[in-house]
Amino acid sequence: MFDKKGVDPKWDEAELVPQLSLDCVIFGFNEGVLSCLLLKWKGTDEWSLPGGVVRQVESIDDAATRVLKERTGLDKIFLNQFYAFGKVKRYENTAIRKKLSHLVPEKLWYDRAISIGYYSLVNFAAVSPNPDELTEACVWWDLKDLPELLFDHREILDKALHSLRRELSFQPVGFNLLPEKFTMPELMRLYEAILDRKMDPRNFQKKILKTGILNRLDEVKKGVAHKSPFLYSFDKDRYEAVLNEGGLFMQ
Amino acid sequence: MFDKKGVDPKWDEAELVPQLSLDCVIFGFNEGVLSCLLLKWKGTDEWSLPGGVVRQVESIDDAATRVLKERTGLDKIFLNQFYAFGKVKRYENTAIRKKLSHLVPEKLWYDRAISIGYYSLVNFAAVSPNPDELTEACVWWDLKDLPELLFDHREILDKALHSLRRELSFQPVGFNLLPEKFTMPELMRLYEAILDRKMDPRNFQKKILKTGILNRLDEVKKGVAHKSPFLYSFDKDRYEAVLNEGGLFMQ
DNA sequence: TATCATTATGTAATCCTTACACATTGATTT
DNA sequence: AAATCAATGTGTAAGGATTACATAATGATA
Repeated sequence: MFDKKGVDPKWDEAELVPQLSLDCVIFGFNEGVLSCLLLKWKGTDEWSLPGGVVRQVESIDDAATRVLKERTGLDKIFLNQFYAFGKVKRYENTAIRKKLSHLVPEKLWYDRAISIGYYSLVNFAAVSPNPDELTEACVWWDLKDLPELLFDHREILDKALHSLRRELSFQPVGFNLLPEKFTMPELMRLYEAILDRKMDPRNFQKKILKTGILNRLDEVKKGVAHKSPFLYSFDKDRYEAVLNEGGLFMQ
Repeated sequence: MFDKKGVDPKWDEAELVPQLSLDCVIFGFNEGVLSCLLLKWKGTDEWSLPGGVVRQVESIDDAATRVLKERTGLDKIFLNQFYAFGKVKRYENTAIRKKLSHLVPEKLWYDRAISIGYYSLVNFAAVSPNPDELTEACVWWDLKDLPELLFDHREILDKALHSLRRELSFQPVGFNLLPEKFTMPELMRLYEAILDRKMDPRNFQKKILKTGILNRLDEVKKGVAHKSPFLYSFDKDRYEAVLNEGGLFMQ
């Protein structure tokens, strides 16, 4: 979006791939609510997706991994490239530059940048959100109640969600959003949140168990009101095997 | 892949987005065979995908459309962005530079380029393939019998095919590969070629007709040996309506 | 006129999906 | 201590979709 030269002195312009940026849609799930991490720009009420630039010595995947690590503290997380945004004018330049003029000097803006979109699925409880040098807050926002976003970030977010929904039809990516042990209702609520529709618990359980990628543990979740639910874990080996045989589907 | 400055004098370096290229996998279908267009580099036996660079004044989609137009003569064709390739070293530089040294001066190579991959589906019969200024031939290659490809183009091609197969599960994109009027066996052979497996003609017909996106015409294909097959056309309006209602699936 | 390759078509069995309701649990309230 | 409450766990029947499978019709060619 802009040239980091001068903003962060450890990065010389020559070390960066020019006119290329990336934006990350970081999804988290907690108490039945699907959220994503957004950054609040210093001294404004403006919000945007976490993003970054690509260094000459790192792949775009590595750059996305680095941004994720910087914002969430996590590495080894699920990360998926979903689209490259390459319109000539991806947002109304002058109004946004004016809003952010106290943070980004006019001469540091690129006239144009291509942005690679990544989405990430993270275990909500494991994240400690960190703003970057231009922002004062990094917080979870319920996808059902998002603020206006800067640039074309709303479009990017919508496309990420669309890609996630589609991906969920082919692969059980949702497991990245849950702790290691989870209950069947938790998993179902996750699917409900991502796909934005109600499901039937009996049918959901039948379908997801039939894939064979879950292990029911000899434990129940204690300390909850009401009947104690069984705990399950995701069987990664079994999943790999199933994927190679042609895949799982969950519409 | 390389800086066009000096190669094509009508493009000044400053007019191009630096270190960004795009590669196009152009699929065609003819007589039961799925093919793609490849370029043969002048004075070599080296083949690559058609590609290009992005001008500062055009979107990446426009750049891809332009490349398609230049190679096939077609516009208004189906074009789908499927992935951005962004490793630091996307191919073994020195060997390839040596092979192409008579065409591309050493100093014009970028050390690194990010490439956006597009695939396109075109009506085989409508295409007149044209090589570019660095290549001497632009020809259809059967996907079952491809030559070695330069750079990381084999990986790009494989990923394009994978994306196409997945897309075919959600949308009847295959119609872009056929003439306006086509027979049911032609359509089935297309699906067989893309998905690389045999299908049953009775079941295929049932399934594809149930989507409601085909019109059976009051015509049969004449002049063919054997029983004259009915002609069908693709109902674009009906297709749009069905898509908005949640889609078609064809596994 | 016979041959041949190709097209067009229906039915039964199986599998998958959907719809649907109630007993159990364990914390909380009275 | 008992009653309440909200959430969990579970099975079956109907309908829909998928699969498997074989033969008659056609029209060019030999």
